[in-house]
Amino acid sequence: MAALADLPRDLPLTLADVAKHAGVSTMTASRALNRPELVNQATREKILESVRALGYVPNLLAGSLASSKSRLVAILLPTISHSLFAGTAQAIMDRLTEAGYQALIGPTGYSPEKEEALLEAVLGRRPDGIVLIGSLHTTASRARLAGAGIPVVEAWDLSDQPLDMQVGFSHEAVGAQMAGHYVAKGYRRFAVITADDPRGHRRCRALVSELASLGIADVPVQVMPLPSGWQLGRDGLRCLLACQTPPHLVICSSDTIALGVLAEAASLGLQVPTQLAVVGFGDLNEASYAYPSLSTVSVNAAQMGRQVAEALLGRLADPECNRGLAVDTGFMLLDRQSS
Amino acid sequence: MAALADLPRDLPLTLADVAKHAGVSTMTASRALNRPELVNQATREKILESVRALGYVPNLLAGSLASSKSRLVAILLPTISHSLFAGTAQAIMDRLTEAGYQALIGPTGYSPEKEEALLEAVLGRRPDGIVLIGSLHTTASRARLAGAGIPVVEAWDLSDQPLDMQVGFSHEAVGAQMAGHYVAKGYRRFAVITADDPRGHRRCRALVSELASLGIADVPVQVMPLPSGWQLGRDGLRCLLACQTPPHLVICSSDTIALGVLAEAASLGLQVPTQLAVVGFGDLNEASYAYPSLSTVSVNAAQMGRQVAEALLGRLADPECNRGLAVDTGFMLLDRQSS
DNA sequence: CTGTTAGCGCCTTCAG
DNA sequence: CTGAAGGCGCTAACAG
Repeated sequence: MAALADLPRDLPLTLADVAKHAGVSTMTASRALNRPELVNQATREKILESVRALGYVPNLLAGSLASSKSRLVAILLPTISHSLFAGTAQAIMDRLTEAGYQALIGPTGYSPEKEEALLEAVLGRRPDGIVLIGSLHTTASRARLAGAGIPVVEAWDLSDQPLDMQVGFSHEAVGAQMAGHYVAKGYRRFAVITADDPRGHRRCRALVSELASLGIADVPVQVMPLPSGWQLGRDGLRCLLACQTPPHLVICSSDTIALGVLAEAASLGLQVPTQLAVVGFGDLNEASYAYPSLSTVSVNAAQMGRQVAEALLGRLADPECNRGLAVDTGFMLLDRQSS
Repeated sequence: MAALADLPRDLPLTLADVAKHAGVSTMTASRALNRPELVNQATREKILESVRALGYVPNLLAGSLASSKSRLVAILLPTISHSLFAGTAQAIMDRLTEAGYQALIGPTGYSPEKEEALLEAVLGRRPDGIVLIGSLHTTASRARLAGAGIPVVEAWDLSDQPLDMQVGFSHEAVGAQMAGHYVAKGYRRFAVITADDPRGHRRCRALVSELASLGIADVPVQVMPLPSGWQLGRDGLRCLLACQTPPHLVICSSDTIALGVLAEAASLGLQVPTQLAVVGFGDLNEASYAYPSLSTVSVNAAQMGRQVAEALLGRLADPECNRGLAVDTGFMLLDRQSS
């Protein structure tokens, strides 16, 4: 490593420099780095020695261009500032890194136009595969992606018209099951606070319609603007309490919002969960789970990420693998006792 | 967009195909896409039309190789599953995307060996710039990075030996200020629960030593293993209560841990903050801030991210810009009243 | 096991 | 404003 610093690193080194230094052809040097088993042990070591001595760093752009394999996987998601998405993305990257891939992250935000531009830029890097967390908004984007001819995994959702592989769960099932569960526990006065997010809306719609079919109508729904944050919970609860007959159970589209509701309830002196029960939605390992008074719907973001990575790596290893794959990762309804 | 789907997308299109379709040379087509101002309006539109008609997606690998400009920025951070880092990374990416750059994310974890491998792989993509959140662990890595000759921003910290630009705050100052603040408020019986993370340790050390100089010695410190999570807070508090004279104030290295402490306190029936005060550390907009009983030290992750992006973009635009830049983003000590 | 020959797709440079 | 030539750094495909 001393050598590294000593050398004149002015002009970027190429494989040719390394080859010259080691007294072999560029091709042999290339093989020594990428398919060591094809090279004589002794020459290989000589080459690796030169690599170290010169501090050579292979130019992956050139390599990818020549081999049309980039060892790059793009991950498109609404935002990484959301523990659910971040947890999934982290797990995917961990596994991918392990397998020698790197992750190009594209935050799509919630704007379809940006999303299209982003997708095009990302596809321009010629990733070997792509992961969509939260699906794509426009059909143009989906067409573009389909045209790219690379493996795609859609995560965080289960759709009727998958692009390729999918790993997720049904947001409709979440909504419906919540309705049944809390009605069975005796609740009748529901209210919903949801962020203005497609999947949150779907859970909410399913919940409301299932409640209706159980005889509970006119459930107040507060839709809060993105980005999500605990403040939405505070504001949401205040609206709910101001404008309606107060609910006994508030269902939130995320744990973050639920925490805000808890905070507001506390400052209003409302006993949780006796006077007001609160339900969130989030990762199994997240904060929500820590607070006894919060009942929550949990998904295992990390596990989902691992399944996504496996699906993709499988396909990358074998073009026929995992065709039509659809994994339902499920979710859990957790009631916290006041233990 | 209908055209997109209709075409035989079998063989990947090249700029040459577009040029032929438009009846110009590849060079003109290239310019039409990258430096439109150098091309006659009419021909440019003809070319863009061909691009659309064929569904051409430029190969950025080839472009980057030829121009040695990748419009790629690498962001290395311990993990994105941590709202502080994620918030910063998100803000950086937002600004970068806006400016036409893309983000390659490298999760370094907490293993120096992985970090070195990751850095090498990342540098292989020839990013135009690199952001380090949480610095690099080994000197070999730092040497490699220095040798790469690209702009570097170190975030989340302020160091005596910066590689290049830095945007962050002093973890020592956080620790010292907490000591003064809470002693001034009358607390004497402190305890610390910290994740086993370098910056957490530094805050803790500064806190303990400042407390010592204020006459408070033997502060119990619980170091908890990574990865961080609310469970660490529960366990940590239990240990603290079991093994020592109970503290009046528990200082946690993160809000997540603090939430765990609050949960444990609640289930033990401890009144917060009267019987036990809890202090966290986290993002201004995060959950911690929502809960009235939690006092917290806050940093503004998003703002820091924006400053990082500006620093980098400035340098990218002008090689002489921001040399030696060191921005102290500061932090805030927030006491929540039980309002 | 190793070397040679040709590009990968684009952009720089220089000439029109 | 547009075009032709050459090369970015690497690797496939073949030959030895």
